[in-house]
Amino acid sequence: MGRKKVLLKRIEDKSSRQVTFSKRRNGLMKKARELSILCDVQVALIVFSSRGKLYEYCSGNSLGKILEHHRSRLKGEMKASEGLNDIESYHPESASQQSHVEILKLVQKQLEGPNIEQLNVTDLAQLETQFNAALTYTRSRKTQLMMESIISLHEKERMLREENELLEREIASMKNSEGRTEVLMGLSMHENSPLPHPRQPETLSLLP
Amino acid sequence: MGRKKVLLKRIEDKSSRQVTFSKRRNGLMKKARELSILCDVQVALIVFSSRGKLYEYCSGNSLGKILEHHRSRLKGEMKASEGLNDIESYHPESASQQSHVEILKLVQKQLEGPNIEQLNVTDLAQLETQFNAALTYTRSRKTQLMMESIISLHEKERMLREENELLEREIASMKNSEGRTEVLMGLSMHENSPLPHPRQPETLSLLP
DNA sequence: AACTATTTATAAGA
DNA sequence: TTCTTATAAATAGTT
Repeated sequence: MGRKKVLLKRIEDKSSRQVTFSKRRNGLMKKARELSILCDVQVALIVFSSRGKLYEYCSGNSLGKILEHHRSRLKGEMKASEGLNDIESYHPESASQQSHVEILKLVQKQLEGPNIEQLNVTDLAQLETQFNAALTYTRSRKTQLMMESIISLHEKERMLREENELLEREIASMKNSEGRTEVLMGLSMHENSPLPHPRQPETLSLLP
Repeated sequence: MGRKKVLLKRIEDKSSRQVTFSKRRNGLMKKARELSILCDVQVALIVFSSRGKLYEYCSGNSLGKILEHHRSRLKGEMKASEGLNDIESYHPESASQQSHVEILKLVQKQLEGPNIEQLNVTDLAQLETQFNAALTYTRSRKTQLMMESIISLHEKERMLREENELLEREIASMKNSEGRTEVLMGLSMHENSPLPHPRQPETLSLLP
């Protein structure tokens, strides 16, 4: 999209690399925002320049809400866990689950069939496709779950920090409103900063 | 960039929203990758569809880098932060790092060699093996890094909880050791439970 | 999933 | 950095 076609390779000239970085970074952020709004999805974008500067875009802070849905679904699973094999009932989004089950069935069927040693190339190709699909599904599902876990933990961290700050403020106020400020100081981890700490910037928040 | 100018607003028609999502998501991923390569920076992009499906792009090891920073900062918080940038010390397993570099070199060598169109089956099989090894390595590395991230966050959570409990105990003690327990109660979110809350069950305990 | 008319992004240049 | 402009790229609507 410019005077010349550009090939996908690190731009060696430092100056034009910097210019391109600035331009494309803005373009990417813009597009991330557009995707988020047009399609009503959550988008998080993080860019680390080589000199450590951080740029980030994060669509509405409702990633937590998505997490809530997930969590409540989990609770549902815990409570209503009866028929272990009634896979349908656990997942309203049965589309992907269904295909998972289908894959598992197919794989099992193949393995229970004629000895695998005796299959021809065509059969083996089919097998390969199935295994690969199963692998792909499993991996993406795993990634999703881990991501959700990370998001959840980030959120939990945020909440704990907030709670912590409130408690510290409370302590500070109690101390200020009395003469005996030395009471129980030994118990605090924050002897040198009874007021809310100058916190470190939020940990590279992948997420709000 | 299409037949008509589009206005920045949620696309109401479900079907075309889905189509646009698919197209623009791909475009965004592509641009994220281009930015990463052209400008030699780390880029992480996460997209959550409203139905919870996850799409991600992650250049190089940015998640890992984030984790390294995160972890060193954690240590700094708890103890007395010293060497922040001593990345070497964080990676005793330089063995796998080395093999990674070796794989990258091999792949690059292959791609720079005779046109890939002209390779025979034997050469292609060799290529396939190499690419597969690279893929396997990359995936396991990614998983490892995400695992470390989760573990680190769990650890951070634990520490925050401990800190929290100390603070709460301190408040309780202060209140008990004085007559004026009503002082500043309004500031606390925890009027009804000055002792550690019944916390929510561990979220998605993927990990111990 | 392909096709194209248009819009948008951006490489170079100033 | 910022603006301009020629051109490459993305994509909205269509088939």
